[in-house]
Amino acid sequence: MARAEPARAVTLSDVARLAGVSVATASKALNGRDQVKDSTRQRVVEAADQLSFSPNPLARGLLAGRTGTVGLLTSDLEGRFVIPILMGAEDAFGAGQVNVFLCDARGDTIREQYHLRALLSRRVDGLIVVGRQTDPRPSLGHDIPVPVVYAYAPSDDPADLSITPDNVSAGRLAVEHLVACGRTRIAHITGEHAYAAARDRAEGVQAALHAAGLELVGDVMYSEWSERWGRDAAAVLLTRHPEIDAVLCGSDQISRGALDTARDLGRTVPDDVAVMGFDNWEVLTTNARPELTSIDANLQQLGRTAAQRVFAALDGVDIGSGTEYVAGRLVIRGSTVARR
Amino acid sequence: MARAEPARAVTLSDVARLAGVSVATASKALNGRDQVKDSTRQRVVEAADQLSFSPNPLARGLLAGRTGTVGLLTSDLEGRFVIPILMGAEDAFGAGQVNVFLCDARGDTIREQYHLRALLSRRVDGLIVVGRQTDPRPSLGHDIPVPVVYAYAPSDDPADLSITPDNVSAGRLAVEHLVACGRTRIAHITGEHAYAAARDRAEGVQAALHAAGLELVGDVMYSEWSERWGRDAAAVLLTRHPEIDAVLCGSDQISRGALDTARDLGRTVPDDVAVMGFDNWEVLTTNARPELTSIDANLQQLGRTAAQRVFAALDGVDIGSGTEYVAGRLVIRGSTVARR
DNA sequence: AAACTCACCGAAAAGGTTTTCTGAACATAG
DNA sequence: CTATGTTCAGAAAACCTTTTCGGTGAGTTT
Repeated sequence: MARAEPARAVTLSDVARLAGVSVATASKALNGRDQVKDSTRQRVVEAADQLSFSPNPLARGLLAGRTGTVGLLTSDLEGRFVIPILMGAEDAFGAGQVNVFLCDARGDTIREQYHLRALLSRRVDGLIVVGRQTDPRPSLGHDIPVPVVYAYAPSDDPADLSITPDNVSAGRLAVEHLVACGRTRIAHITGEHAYAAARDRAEGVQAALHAAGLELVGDVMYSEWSERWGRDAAAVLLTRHPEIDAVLCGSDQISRGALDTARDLGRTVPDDVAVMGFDNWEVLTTNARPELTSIDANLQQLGRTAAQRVFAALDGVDIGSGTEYVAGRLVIRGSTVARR
Repeated sequence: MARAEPARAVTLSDVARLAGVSVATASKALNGRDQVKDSTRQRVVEAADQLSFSPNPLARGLLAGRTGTVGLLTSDLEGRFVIPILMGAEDAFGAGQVNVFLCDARGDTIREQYHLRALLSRRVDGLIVVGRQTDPRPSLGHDIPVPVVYAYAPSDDPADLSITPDNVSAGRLAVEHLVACGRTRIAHITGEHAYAAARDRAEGVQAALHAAGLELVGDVMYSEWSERWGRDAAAVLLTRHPEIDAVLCGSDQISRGALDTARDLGRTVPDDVAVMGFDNWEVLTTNARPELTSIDANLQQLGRTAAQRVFAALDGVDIGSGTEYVAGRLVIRGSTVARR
């Protein structure tokens, strides 16, 4: 049977009875308060061990007003950016004594409100709101009785605390790498212009090119975040501007498409033309021919940071407000640097 | 500030006071018990609305012995099979009044035990254990005071209830599709032999071929679950057995590799040779040239089913034991059927 | 010996809700 | 007018833990 016996849980009074003390004393003994003789404390601890007692967090939370739980409100579990953040946060909390309530609003505001209510009524001690894009999202407001940290998608209210990837510097990082590899005729294919991630990276790209005294070959090519677009855009670019020696792509998916096109056109990577992307999605990057250089957004770190901010707020620290940026990191593979 | 005012939560006695009744009456009124006059009930409901009262689930759970929470214990959040299951489960629970504690053991038994303890001490009402492979995993045992359902990875103890994809029938489904498309010289490239998923699918493949009076071209090629392996294996197969008219791959990743090789060798897909995979991982399938036919394992459905079983157990239904199989579904795209 | 300090323990309240049981008001039947 | 029943409201207990405060006994001081 998958269902075991109800077996009433062992309570503190069971422990107290076994140890021959009152519940008050038992509580104090187990919680390390003073006012308990050492020998008594030991008797209680032994009794608790013997019964494998674990205090009921409901009763404890009812009294303390703290539950040792936080809510993780995501707008889109499907999106692959949310998962690493979630892992980082879960990791950071799990190390403490905090457990995580997961709620997926599926991008629906109604559902988000519903979950928010549920979480608050469960008296979570804090809240992390994870969005699927780096575009600002509506704030949950300020009548929330617990600390809130926005991750990935920042809040549109500067009075909130948000933690988001630094896409501008990521774009810069990418160009600096290409320039360091000796590339000077660089083109940029990226995703939807509606995405701040695309625009921010492009901004960083332009800035770094400018700083290096270079100019982008052609315009920034915005369209969709897909391999297909990568193929099509690269085909246009490479035929119209055969002098291109590097294609910087807004995502690894686009990179994969560009790589395919380069191969179709008989261009060799990386000797003839370098290709690199963003996100460092390993399934795509490490299986490409050649493997893809990419900028990793350090999302797991971002999740951990968000969790730490919530922790700090729980300890009464003022965690401030505004947007905090997490830098990306360059992961070099064969698509920009020939294997030695 | 990210931290708002504590603003003591409104309690039932606030509502009762406003409505001019006792807490007992207020409770009964709000919970739809009888023994309350309609006019009184209405007064209470209005008062509750006005104060936007929501009952404290801690207090409620303390009394009822139920917390309205379940634990979701995963061994690997990173793996992409876990996420859809998690979504399905979260979805099913969220519709009820149940919230989900998420714990990621990262494939570590110690951490799993730790999280299990934490969840039990939080008095979760039920537990779903999600593994990353379809190979049986060690049972958590039977001294767990709440219902447990194993998802994806079944328990190695037949006394537990497990829900897992039906990979044998998925393999059969795939071959039946290829045969229906008129393919007769079919090869099978798949992932690690150590994975039950690979072996089960291969078993289904062989069974369906036999039923159709066909034989596999070459042996089942086991190795790793990667594009690279798909490329290499397809190269070997297609040169050694040029008569092959369909390559059935153990995953979409392998399919992508096979597809690349077919293109490199100048074979046209699907006219000359059909390619199909398993998992229906849309990022890979819909961006391939041509788009990839695949078998979807219905993982979200699997998650929902697991949640429903836990629900049933909570309602006192005996949910039985053993392993329940979830069928896959065929998703036809251009890699097996020429676009009209 | 009385007054005092000190170390330790336990009774009781608190936290918010649900449920059971008692009791009051009122209506109906005899 | 009494007996019986019905309907509804409230008091109190229960759930489990923590904390405050009062109390007991032993030891110490005057």
